[in-house]
Amino acid sequence: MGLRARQKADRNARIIQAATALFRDSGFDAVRMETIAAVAEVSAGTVYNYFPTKGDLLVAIVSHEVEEVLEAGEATIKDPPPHVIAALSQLVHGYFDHSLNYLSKDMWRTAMAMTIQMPDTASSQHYVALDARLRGQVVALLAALQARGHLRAVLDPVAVGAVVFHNLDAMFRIFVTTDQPLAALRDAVDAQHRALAVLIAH
Amino acid sequence: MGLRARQKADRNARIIQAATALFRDSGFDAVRMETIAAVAEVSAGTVYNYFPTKGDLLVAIVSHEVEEVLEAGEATIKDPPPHVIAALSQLVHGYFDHSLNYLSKDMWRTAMAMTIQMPDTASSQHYVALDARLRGQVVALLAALQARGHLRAVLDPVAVGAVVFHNLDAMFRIFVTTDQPLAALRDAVDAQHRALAVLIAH
DNA sequence: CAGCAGAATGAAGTTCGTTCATTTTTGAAG
DNA sequence: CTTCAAAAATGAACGAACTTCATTCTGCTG
Repeated sequence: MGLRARQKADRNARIIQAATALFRDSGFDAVRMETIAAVAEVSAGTVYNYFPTKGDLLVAIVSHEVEEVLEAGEATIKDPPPHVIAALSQLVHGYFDHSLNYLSKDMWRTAMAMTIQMPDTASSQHYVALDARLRGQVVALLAALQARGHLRAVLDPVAVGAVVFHNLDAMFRIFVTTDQPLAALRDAVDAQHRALAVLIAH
Repeated sequence: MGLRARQKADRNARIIQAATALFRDSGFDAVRMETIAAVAEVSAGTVYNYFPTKGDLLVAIVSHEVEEVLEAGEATIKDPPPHVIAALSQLVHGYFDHSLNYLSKDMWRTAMAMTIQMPDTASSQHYVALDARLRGQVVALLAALQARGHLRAVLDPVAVGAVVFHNLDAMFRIFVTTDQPLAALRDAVDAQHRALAVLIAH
């Protein structure tokens, strides 16, 4: 990798780092592109050579977080705990527990809002693709449990997995739009999964 | 009701009407408050005496639509078809089929984005309350079916109703963020409900 | 009829996100 | 080593429409 490519990667990383910290500490709207540029030690114009809009910059940051969570989920799918409740808990807690490590609720809200309002931008489509992969993990988990005889044979993993995932999505949206703590989200979702387990477990 | 109150109601109605038509025809962002005011035959400042922000005006319009749909749903809950699939279909089709009567997908997207990004505004909270009532209808429907022996006794209507509703929410969000037709949404949701019916029907 | 409170008016302000002409830097060729 | 084209960075200026608010008007009451 030549000098030019290395500097490019450096600048990209600095911009992401600066924006992440500023967004988290001050809130998305309160942060000006000038400030991000200054902290990243580049000019305002340069930020726009890397990210088309302020919103795309945020969505890129959030997408990065989702990618990390996806990777962590793979382990659970490969070797899930034998019971549905435990398996779903492990996967879902992996999702939720990392959600506020680098990001704030405000960042999640704003990113969600952007992907809904402007679904045709490249960054939104990327985010939606990641969402689909998360849904795929829930489906894969159910399928794996079913293959091992832990779920009823009549269960359709694709359909039920989608329903379960969409519920997680909604619960997380509620979580980031209220000041409820992470524990409340976990408990509420676990209770829902217990109610489902009665119906789908063998 | 005195003249003053009547004029107030008139102006409110004219603003809502004007904004609805303009938002639907030109898209939320493309419509200026000046234009709404002109069509409603009031001044720009007056619009702000009725709605705190442009976004609140939109959310008020969308909320009105949800209120209508809620009312229509009551009938289904009072006297649901005997089978889960038919009952859910009737309720849900009522929700979906009216969703584009007065509103556009763009309006739905923008309203959803606003309520997520600014959940503390009065209009967002009102919208969220309506959402909770919709969820309540799904729960009530399941409870009614269960009371009549059409659903398994072990089913928890509150938990499962919430899951089912959150899935509808997500499916509708996907609907308004893509160009898929209404029929595709209906078919997809019906398929999910068939997969659930196998698990929860008696 | 007088006077007041409530409501309408509409022109001006403000604030950043974004653009783009210009300058600087990089890397390869001669 | 010098040259030069392409790529990238710079930052000052722009723009656009939402919102504000001082002023004006109007309906109501005593």
